[in-house]
Amino acid sequence: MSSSVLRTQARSIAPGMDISEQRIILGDCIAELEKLPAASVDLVFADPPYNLQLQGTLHRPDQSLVDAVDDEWDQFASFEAYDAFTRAWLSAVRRVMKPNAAIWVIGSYHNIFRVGAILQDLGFWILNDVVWRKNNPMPNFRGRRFTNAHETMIWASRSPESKYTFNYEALKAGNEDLQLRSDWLLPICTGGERLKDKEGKKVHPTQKPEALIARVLMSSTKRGDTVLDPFSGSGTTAAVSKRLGRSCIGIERDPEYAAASRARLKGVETLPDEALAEIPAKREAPRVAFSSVVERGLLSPGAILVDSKKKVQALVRADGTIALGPSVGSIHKMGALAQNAEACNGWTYWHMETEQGLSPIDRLREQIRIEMAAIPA
Amino acid sequence: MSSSVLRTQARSIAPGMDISEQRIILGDCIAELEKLPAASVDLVFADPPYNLQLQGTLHRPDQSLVDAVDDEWDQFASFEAYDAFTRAWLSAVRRVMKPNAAIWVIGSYHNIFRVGAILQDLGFWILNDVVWRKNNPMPNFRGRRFTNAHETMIWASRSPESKYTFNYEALKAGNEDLQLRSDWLLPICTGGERLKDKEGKKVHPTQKPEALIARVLMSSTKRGDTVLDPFSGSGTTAAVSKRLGRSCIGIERDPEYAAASRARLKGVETLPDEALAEIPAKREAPRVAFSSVVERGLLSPGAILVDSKKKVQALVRADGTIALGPSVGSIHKMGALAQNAEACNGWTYWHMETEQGLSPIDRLREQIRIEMAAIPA
DNA sequence: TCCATCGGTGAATCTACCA
DNA sequence: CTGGTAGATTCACCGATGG
Repeated sequence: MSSSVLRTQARSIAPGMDISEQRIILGDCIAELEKLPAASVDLVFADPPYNLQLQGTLHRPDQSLVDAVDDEWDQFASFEAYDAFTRAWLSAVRRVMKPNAAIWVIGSYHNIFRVGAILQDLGFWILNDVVWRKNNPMPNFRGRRFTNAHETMIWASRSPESKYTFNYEALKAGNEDLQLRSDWLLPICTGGERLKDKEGKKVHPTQKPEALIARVLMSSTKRGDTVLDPFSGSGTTAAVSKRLGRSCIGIERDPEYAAASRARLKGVETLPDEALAEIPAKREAPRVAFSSVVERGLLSPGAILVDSKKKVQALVRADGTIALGPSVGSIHKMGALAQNAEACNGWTYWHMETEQGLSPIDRLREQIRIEMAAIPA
Repeated sequence: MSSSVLRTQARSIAPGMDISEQRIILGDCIAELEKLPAASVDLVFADPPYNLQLQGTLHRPDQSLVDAVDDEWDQFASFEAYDAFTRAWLSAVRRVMKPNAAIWVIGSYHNIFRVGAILQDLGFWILNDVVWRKNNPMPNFRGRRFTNAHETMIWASRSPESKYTFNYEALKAGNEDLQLRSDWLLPICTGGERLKDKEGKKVHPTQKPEALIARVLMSSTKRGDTVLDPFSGSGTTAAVSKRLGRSCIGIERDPEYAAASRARLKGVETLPDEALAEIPAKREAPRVAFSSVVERGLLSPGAILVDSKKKVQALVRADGTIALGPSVGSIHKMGALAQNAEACNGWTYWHMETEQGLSPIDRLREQIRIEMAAIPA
């Protein structure tokens, strides 16, 4: 089965037919991953353990200088163990990722450098590192370091060739029409969102805010995609997936966390269609050949095209090419030639005279696309 | 020789006896490091090649060509080759570090994970990862990723037992009496600060802003400390070291960069004693000031602040505190002191002389706030 | 003199599809 | 696989120019 078929299947969700499904699997992450079919998930979000054992082993009171040098074996052994664990789960995850899938991993300086290096070693392709800046971080108690006010997320595709999902236009539209940056400012998870048990104690020590996961999913999944969280914890990824109409497989080895997650999921409603509809990206719109503009009579052979300043003229020909002086070629090539540029989008460069003044020929393409959309495939 | 002796020697700088010295060594970093005495430097700042792995050319939407970092020194055959290079220079650097020394390494997602993991493997102890957020990064021209708006710095001590330098009190006093966070917002190096050759071309493709290095040195060195930069480049570390009364050894293998650095150093003046004197590191000590205004150059260290009636004068210092006669502290505390009041808003109390007359320093804060507000969260 | 406009540029792993 | 072509894509700041 080719990747394009997988992609098409996953993305063909008709509005009003929300078939998204979320489940929490109780078990060891690597063992459970091996039971899942290969190439079956669109996105992975992973919040792996920071290896507290490592910190315990390495953190000791100040010692004399002479002793300081020869503790390297312990350190090496502990880091080795963490690396082996990281390689194991990342390899297992990679198997179940579709060719065009991507992964997000979150961590702190204790573990993220090892995770990042191993991601690269395994063939993942880093797309961005994204910094989660916390509005309200825990202060540094002893005044010996900077307030640890951020965590790092690595966003990587399965391979350098992956055609990963990135909802650029939607993100930009929701951000004052500015590109989203690699530093995100969000509050930590507190208050009513934080899961508590009957005694009011927090259920999970590192519950992530839903806003963080929501931005991850909105940026790099389509509706109906399948999300995998191999360290599901309190179930935030599954909960946000359900709300946003994404399917989710969460794996969690702690029965209490798994139970809390399932209870949590019952209280989550999927947002209505209108709230989930994706804005169409220009680059995903169906292609229109300039010749079809001529064929449909929206422009007649012999018509004159001009640039926006009316300094350059070109002649429309019957075969869908245009003539710029002695040169003949596509609207793009002739636009590039007119500007002495390497490339040009002819649809926006060339204009035609109308009663309302100069109008880019892209208007004609939009007209054809509207007509095409009205015809059932 | 014990670490305390080393420490005392390095730190016993009498005011008025500035013996700081900066030199640029022309040569290969590892070969030159081997010539330096062991355990001789207090801080390392390293800006190693990032191993960008760029493919083709990139144009902006207006068809202009992006001047990419495709220099020979950034080319590595593989991750393995980059790792071997990283291990080699970090090991050589570690030998010349004093037992209590620390290191800063800056990088991007291309290399920083490998650097961080190798730092840990070699026995360094990570203290923080600090994010340099750029308020004016290059956008993502193709709309395929998040704007790469930050770089990552790792701050690590030579070993877990190192008694590293951290000027907590001064930093806090210079930051509105708040602990300094792990995310720093600073502009990239442009304008007059950027070194240009006779044709107006940039001398170095990746020159770092002085404000960034200044914050690094103000946070983790004492006056008179020796700073090492094994990839000295355009000499920013040496220049800032000189300005702040720190000694510096810069190693650079490119003769043109080395020559430009030496010329640059000649134009740098060490700040006067009053601006560099350290406040006592006691919790009861008067704290104060507004370091980002100073870092951004909106006020220079040594500048004079006055109250609205010009009856009181204070001196701006490099670490963002101010001096009022014999007292040193934050703008708020010194304002209260000047008025014999319990509390004071230093931003409105203190003024500066401008061509338009007296102006409260709050104007400068407003200026910075406008810049910050322009950045989407 | 001041303001508006315009051109230049910065550590960048920056396309998709068909023949 | 390679090669050719359609066609999509930018933000903040600095300095020069011009009215």
